[in-house]
Amino acid sequence: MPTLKAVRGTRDLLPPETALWNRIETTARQVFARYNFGEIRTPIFEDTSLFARSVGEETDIVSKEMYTWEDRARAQSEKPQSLTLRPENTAGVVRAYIEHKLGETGQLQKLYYIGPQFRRERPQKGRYRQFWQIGAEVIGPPSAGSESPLRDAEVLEMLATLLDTLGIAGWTLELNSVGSSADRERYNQVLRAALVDVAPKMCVDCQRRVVTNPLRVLDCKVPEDQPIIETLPKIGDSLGQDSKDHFAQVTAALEAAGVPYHLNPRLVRGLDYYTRTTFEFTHGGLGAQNALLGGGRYDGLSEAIGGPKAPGIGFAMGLDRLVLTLQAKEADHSSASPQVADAYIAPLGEALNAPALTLARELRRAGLHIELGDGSFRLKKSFEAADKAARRIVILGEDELQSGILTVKDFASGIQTKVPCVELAAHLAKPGGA
RNA sequence: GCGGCAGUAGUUCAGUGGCAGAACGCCUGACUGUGGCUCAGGAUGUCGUGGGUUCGAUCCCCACCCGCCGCCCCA
Repeated sequence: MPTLKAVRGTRDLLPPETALWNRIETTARQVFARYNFGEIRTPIFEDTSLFARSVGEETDIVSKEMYTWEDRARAQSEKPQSLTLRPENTAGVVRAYIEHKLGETGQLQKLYYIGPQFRRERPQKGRYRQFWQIGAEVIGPPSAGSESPLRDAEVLEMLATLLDTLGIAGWTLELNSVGSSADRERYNQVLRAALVDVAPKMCVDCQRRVVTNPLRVLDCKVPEDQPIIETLPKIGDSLGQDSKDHFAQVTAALEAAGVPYHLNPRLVRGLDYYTRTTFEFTHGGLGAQNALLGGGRYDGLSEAIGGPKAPGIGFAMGLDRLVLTLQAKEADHSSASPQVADAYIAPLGEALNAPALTLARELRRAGLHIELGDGSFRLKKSFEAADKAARRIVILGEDELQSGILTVKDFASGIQTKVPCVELAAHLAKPGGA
């Protein structure tokens, strides 16, 4: 039997790397709390139709990237249910919002999530089939202010603060408005009409996009096509007055708060539910996967899946990509240092194993990080093991057991001291070097 | 899904159609209750998997798997 390995596009996260993951998650939770967001946890799989109706039947995500299967029918008379591993989390959050009638509270719901998502794409660095997203949604009835441009600006300001707090330097906020669904429909027609004449002069990918998804032409990176793209109508010109005013208030609030942004009229996003404000935070050094996070408004999403009017705005950040960015930054001063315990307890002889466990129990209950050795080790081996795992070694031999006075050696200073058992916890709680 | 590059020890990587290598790391001892430094010795392994060519394949060929780069798309 061939050895089993993690399936394509999935991976194990091991210590010490997981410490960085935890740091990022903890920071995110702290920042979200300051903005009064609460955590929501939705199921990892949902009814397939939830994603078809929200993300969009024609999107790449739904049409070719989902892990979908038929759940066994419970009875002969029942039809099997089509289930799907979530490819994103906004749909699940909005489904929960509707299901639990959160709109009936009359309050704005501010919810964040952290969890794995699944898309069957070709793996690459920064792109996995099981990947992690940290996201948040602000959603509620219009009477709660859910459509206010202030909410958009607040979310963007929060993201800028979160990235800064994490220590991610050099991010760029790409901002655009794709208008209401009516605006977008109008623009699609205008764009299609304009492309009829110029498309034959463009790259083969663009010629295909003209048919499949004209908005995507704007995203083309082929240098020869750029002059042509410049001549195409801008989505901003197709926006209704309401959309224009809304967007103007978002940018005005960002400027007032001092959040730098870059207007990008070509920013188009691949999920059908986005309306009006859309954005990405990008970062160089991620290669082709340069988007750290993306998001936008989804004013019609709730209705699309059978709920009440509940405009909202949200984002999803790629946790895997945050980790990559921070690892690249911290590469020179080895962020991957293994964790180091306060002390290593070295029992001398197997008869000391049980007393050593008791001592470790007391110290751990006092809040210390303790590594417990083994009495079968020779002292030299205990020292070697201790030096790798801890800042100090506590020697527990027959002498120490009889006298109740333990031998403690600090590795950084090389100083060895005798410490009475009752004072040991306090002694070890002090920083190293003494 | 398409195009390209790669896969050898725990890790980073050399290498060759004829016995599988280095560095670091690991283990043992010198040193029986004192680590790091030093010295002596030792083990690293299905050479990604399966076929083919060949007297003989880790090396050449094919397929597959996995990773990486670009495209597509996205976080």
